[in-house]
Amino acid sequence: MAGHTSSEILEIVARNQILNELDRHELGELCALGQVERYAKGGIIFDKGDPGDRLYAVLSGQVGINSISADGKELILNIMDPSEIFGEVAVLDGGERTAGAVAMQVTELLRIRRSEFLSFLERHPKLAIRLLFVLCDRLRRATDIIEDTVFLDIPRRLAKRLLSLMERHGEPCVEGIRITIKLSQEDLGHMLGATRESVNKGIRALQRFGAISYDGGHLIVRNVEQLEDLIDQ
Amino acid sequence: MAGHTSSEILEIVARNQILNELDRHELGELCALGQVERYAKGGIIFDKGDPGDRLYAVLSGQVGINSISADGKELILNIMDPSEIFGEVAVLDGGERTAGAVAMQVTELLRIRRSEFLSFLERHPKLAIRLLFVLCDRLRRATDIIEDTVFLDIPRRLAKRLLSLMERHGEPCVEGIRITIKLSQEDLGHMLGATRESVNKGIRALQRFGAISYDGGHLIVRNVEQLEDLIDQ
DNA sequence: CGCAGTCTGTGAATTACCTCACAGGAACGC
DNA sequence: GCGTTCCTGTGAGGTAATTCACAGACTGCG
Repeated sequence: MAGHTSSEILEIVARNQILNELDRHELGELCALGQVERYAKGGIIFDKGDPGDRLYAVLSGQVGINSISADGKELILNIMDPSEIFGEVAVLDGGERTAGAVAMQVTELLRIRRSEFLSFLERHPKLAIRLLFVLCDRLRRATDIIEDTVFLDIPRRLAKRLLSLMERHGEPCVEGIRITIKLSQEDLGHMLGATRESVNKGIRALQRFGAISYDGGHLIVRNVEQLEDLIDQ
Repeated sequence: MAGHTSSEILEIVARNQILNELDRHELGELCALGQVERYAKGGIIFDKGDPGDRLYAVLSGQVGINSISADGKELILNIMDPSEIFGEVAVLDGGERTAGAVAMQVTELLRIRRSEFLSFLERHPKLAIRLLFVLCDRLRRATDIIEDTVFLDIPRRLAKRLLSLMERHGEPCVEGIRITIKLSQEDLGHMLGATRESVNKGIRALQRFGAISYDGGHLIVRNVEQLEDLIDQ
């Protein structure tokens, strides 16, 4: 997947459930403001604390939104898929980046300059309403994460995360539902605020119960109800 | 503080740093859409999961935004002061309340019906832009909370929270800066995702260092630098 | 192929925090 | 005034999760 024509870009961005209610012509205009950029796996798109001078949309690949602690521990806050936008908070309020962004695979992004985006936003008030939805969605996720980390122990947090990964990145297969993105147990730990070892023990327990299984680097959810039962009680 | 005249209401709401750039006439019009409602200390404004049929602004008192776990533990996510709005997420995206809201003192609120607010919002696109700022602010706070609970131990989390309480609710006094809102150690625990006992031990340690002191129910920060030093290393 | 690097699996020791239990002080009502 | 209730203070014991240490499996890559 090398370059994209402008109509391909429009096609990808329009797949976004929240933006796709925008006028197609306006959306095309917005995409035309941006440039396509390519990142290798592991490439840093921006760091927490940077000035937020660009808004991004994922065209292909996957982007991890993360934060690094003072003593070097990583926390993965979110994973952004094709058609999703990210980096909107700093672009909108003019502050620093609240988190970092890293390409988790070879990734292509559409990036739009803050100044150009903001002037487009002023000319198209409807877009502001759509962005409110995006931010509400982010806020709901963030609140969920807070609740989970405060209230739930690691096995439960793991089970819950597997279910939500399944919903966003699952594809049916013979044994159950396969999670298409490849995550090491360390990555999972970084998503849960837990160590690799703890995640390993949780996964092994779920395997013994028959709730999940492993296919190479890919997790397969075999029994959704079992996972749900574990979470509450 | 019994009833408010409409100009008093406007005065309070206009104090909001984010909304005050709105046209004064428009803001008055918006306030006129609402009704004033009074809550006793401990009164429940809405619960997590309720339909989000109203937007609120605080006129006087204080509102705790909270969440209750399956086994009855409370988590206080935020404290809303006069001139601030809350309940906007569910009103904007039409979903359930992401958290509950409780009056922490005798409190007066201005409440606006979702339908009326949304139609006002469509007529006044500038308001949408202002709301984007509100949501960005919420998201920054939420991200900070996630990072703190994952990365920091309880003494550090406590120190950080005391500093942020100081910024939002501090007034200078003889010994240092007094936190004006009265919080029990249990409340503080609920804000940190920790038990009362752990908070107590943390507070006592900070007292011994001379970083803070107690004045009745009110905490006083005596040495900001000491608290900051504790947080990073 | 074989060797390096990454990922998984697992136990022992340590630790931070929670639970429980109890005691004293302050605040409030009547 | 005195009892009730809420808040603070503190220690002993239990536990979930971390740290550390090591071993085996798998994945390229020269």
